[in-house]
Amino acid sequence: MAVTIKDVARAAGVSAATVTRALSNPEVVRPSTRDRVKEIAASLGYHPNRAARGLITGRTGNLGLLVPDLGNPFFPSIVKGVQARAHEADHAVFLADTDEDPAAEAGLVRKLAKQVDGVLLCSPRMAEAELRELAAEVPVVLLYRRIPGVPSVTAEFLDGMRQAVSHLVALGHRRVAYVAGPRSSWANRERVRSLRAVAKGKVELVETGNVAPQFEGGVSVADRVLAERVTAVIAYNDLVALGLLHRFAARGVGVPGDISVLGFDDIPLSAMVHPALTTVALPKELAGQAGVDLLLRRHDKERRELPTQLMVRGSTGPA
Amino acid sequence: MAVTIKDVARAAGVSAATVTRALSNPEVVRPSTRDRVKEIAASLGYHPNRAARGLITGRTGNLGLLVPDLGNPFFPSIVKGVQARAHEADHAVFLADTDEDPAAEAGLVRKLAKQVDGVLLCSPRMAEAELRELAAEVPVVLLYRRIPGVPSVTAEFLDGMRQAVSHLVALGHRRVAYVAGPRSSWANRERVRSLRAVAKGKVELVETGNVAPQFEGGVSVADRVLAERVTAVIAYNDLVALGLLHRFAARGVGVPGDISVLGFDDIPLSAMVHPALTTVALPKELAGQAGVDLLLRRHDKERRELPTQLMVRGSTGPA
DNA sequence: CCATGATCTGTAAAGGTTTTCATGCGCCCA
DNA sequence: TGGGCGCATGAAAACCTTTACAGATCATGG
Repeated sequence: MAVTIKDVARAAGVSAATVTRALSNPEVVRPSTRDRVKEIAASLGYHPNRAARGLITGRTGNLGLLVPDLGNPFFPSIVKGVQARAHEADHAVFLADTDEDPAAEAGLVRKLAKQVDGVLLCSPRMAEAELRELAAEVPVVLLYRRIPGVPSVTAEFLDGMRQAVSHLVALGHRRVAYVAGPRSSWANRERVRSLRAVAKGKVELVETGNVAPQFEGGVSVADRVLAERVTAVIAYNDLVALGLLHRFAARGVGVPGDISVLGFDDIPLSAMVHPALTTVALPKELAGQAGVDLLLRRHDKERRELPTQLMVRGSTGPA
Repeated sequence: MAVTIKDVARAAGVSAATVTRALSNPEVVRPSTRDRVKEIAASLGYHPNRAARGLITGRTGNLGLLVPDLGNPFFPSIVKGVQARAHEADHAVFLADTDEDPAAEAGLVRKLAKQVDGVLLCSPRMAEAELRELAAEVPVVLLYRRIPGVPSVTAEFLDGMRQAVSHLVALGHRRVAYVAGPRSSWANRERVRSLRAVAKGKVELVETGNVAPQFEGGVSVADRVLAERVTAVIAYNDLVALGLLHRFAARGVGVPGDISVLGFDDIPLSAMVHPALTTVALPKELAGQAGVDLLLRRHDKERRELPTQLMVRGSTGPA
């Protein structure tokens, strides 16, 4: 059915060993032979069977990517970055969506483990101990989560939060709400920590309850935010911020006239709504690329922290 | 390194053949042996190496999924459906994003072909002849494209368009614009065809030029639409419709007061904006699931056409 | 007690590739 | 002329699993 290395060998009048050498180790085979083999391989449309290769080399040329929810536009952007970089490195990508279920994560990774050279874990929600255990079994790179000893790609949350708060302070805001995301989210814990550090002595901080990191989460908490009589609100992420905007609009609350709204992530959507959302842009495609680089180079204890950038748009204004 | 079938065989005091039988063909092995083997396999955490299995059985337990642009929220929804169904059937999913590049499609499929049991092609842009050629090499199921002889999952565009036009007619609209998507898109051709059929004798139709199926496409064509002095506009998809809304808002054109806007797809985003977008909902997760079923032959049909549903929201009103 | 058949289990081959080791060949230098 | 060396290539083993086939065990009926 499919064309195998033997077909090429026969057509070229050489052994299978020579074919594989000509293709993957060209300098050890005589130029004339090498060229003939390459030409015949190309004309027959031969591509090595990766499963068979993986069996003997132990490397599959595949990698796994786990995301909590593809419905959150933050993650497709990361997936695109991973895809692009992986393809450059001639790797294919297994994608798995956990549907925000922390219990499903480990199982999915272990199932994938045999078929991949490593796994990228995007904002994994599972407990640190379990994650550490997993990292001992499979090469793992964390995206948007940091654990000592495990390679990771994160962003400068502290700096991003500083930009956000400075922006609000400059606009005269003195009492600001933060809408927290899932407790299990490292990114949320990190944002809270950064915000507290940055807010100290500058603005009064009102923290409101943990919501799902989705549009509905924002909608559900909007009225509570209003009741706090703040002049600005920072949301866990853009989706939650959009939920806030939606509910504010429905209640006739002006943005940014009555209240300023600030998000986190900079998903494409944020620039499309009215008013457009002011938000702290996190590297997405870049993070995906960096993650692949870390995974494929296999520097054991490497870590990257990428820059963030405040995008000022229509949803923030003077207090 | 990893635990293989030999480890299990040794621990259980049987041959490898008995282990594989106990696990995948349990009825042919004596119950006492079978239970012991199963128990030991579980305690050792043994899972068969799928690459090795695939080598001999010819079936990999993987499938491929090709999408034009993960940045369009329409596609992540489909991906989620595919994932869910594939996972139920114990299959893993390779994802590839073509970045709207028709030339990349065939190459990506062929690269994946060796490692998968089949490929789902989501709204492929490539020429019909090439697609047909590809379908002869690899088991293929088309999502949102139809070609005779190739299994496919589509939606009832004609009925959806009828719902849309009836809605507009009932609201008193008599002159309606259509903003066309990419010429290479089968979905676009199909929508045009349906719209013309449905509009005949009911509304005057103004077709405006082909735009990229993205937010920017809608923004770029908005002024041209206004110049046509229509009372309503139907966009190729929701993203384009959102682009229209954005530009209309920027120019102070009231929606639905001055013009009604209608989209296609019903991406999650459409319900989040203000005014919320009236749109024809296409099955997304369901389409993904149906595609997997077709590919794995769990369904004896070769073709499925799923129902559509008009979602009336804030962006349409009386003419 | 032997022949027969039914059940269960082990052996070996197969699948496509890479890699180690061995072979053959031509060449240089003594 | 022959020993030694380097280079290009081939043969065979290895990776892990499944499956066709053969062998072993056991009970049953004659």
